[in-house]
Amino acid sequence: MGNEMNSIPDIIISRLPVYYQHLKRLQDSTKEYISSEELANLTGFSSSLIRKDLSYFGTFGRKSYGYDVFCLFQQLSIIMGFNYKKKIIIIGAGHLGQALAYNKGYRERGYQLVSIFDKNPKLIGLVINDIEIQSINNLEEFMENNKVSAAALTVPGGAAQKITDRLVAAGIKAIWDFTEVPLQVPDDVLLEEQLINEGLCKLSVKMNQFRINNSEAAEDLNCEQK
Amino acid sequence: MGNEMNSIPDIIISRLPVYYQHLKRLQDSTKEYISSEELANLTGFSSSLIRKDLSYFGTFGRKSYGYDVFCLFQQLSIIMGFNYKKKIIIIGAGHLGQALAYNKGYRERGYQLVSIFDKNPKLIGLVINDIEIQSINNLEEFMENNKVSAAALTVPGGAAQKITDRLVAAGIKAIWDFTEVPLQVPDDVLLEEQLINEGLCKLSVKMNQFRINNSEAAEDLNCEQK
DNA sequence: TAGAGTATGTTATTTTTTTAACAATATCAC
DNA sequence: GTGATATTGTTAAAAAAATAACATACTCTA
Repeated sequence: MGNEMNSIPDIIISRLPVYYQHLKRLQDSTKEYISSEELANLTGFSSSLIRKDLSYFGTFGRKSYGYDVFCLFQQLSIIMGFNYKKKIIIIGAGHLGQALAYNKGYRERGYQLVSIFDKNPKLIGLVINDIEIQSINNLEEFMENNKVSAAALTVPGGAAQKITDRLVAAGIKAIWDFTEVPLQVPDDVLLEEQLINEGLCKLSVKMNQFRINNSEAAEDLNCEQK
Repeated sequence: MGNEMNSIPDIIISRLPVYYQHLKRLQDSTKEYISSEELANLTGFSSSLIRKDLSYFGTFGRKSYGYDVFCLFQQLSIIMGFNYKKKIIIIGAGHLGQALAYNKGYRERGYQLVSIFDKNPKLIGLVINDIEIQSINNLEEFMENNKVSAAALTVPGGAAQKITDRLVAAGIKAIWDFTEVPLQVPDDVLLEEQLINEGLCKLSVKMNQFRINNSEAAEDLNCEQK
């Protein structure tokens, strides 16, 4: 039964949101059961891999039927801890911070957006999706009065480490970082770097590869050395 | 010399943006050379892995010195194809689309944002970061007159596939998809799924793991079956 | 110019991850 | 019920990825 102790391999964790996404969509369909083979077609992972991933957490399938769509979705929610309620705040109410405030993904994953902070006086008081932006000066007091689990960090790069230190001092346990600045945090604070432009990079690499493969252009990848 | 032909392993591609990010920051420092060991400290990858990744593309280092910070950055830019100019458009001028329009990451990666499209008449004509939002009705005409390489897709899920089909028909070659809806595209169109909430999921899983490991709570991960 | 020190690029080894294979079990048609 | 079919969970094998090890080559000091 899988989790003897300790940590789920990162590679499995990275696939869980994909399973979740597809199963969520299937909730709206009339489909009651889904086989690993069908799930493979949807996700692009092999059926074998999917069965193995799921078996890491338990025995959810039904022989000759497949997986109960609703049950598996519930299980995934539990595995990912979505049944636990977590309060989240946004630090930095710029364009990205505001867009994140409208994110509908929080609730279903067990997060509740409880506040948005910024230092710009022009933004303070503004209400975004029912949440009032408040002064970053209130951060410590707010965190003392509210059990905040996580913070989305959307401040300018220059302010990132300083704010992070304040968050850590105030007892944050998880940071979702959009700043693209390498942050230092203690070992017991979870840090998730959201490289917002990663997708752009990957597309560019692949377009480039395509160009190279298809045009047989001499590769001038060697920089003048020394 | 690495790339005999064909495709860079995805696992290497996924690390390139991280190397890029750190080397970009190092440009601002006075550091002239960096060793794989130092880069390992910055990125969290092992020095051995870093040397191996880089050697996949060529020979960039200098024995007993390390890597020339500027040169390596340039090389990575070339490897990722940032030296090629690519026109990008945004489809969907909601909160996320607008936030993306302010993204400063395009230019340095060789992308130029050339237009934003939406179907909402209230948004059409609005200028975001010097780009005027235009009607989605103009999409095909615009693409005919402009060599657009990539599209960021930030429309509501319901419209995603339909718009994708139009983009494909109009000759798009790369889609950066924020809709969290599984899209069908032909084999020759690159699709990069940007699961915006992936970070939230990962944080939740890990917080959950921590809870389980530290509270020795009986794991009730078994759903009632059938 | 010799010798100590350093850090690469690459080869060898280990570990992790994926795929393939299949026995076990449940379903369904008859 | 019986046999044909389907699909799991798991074990075995293969492939991929990461780490460790090290020979090589460059630098610097004296």
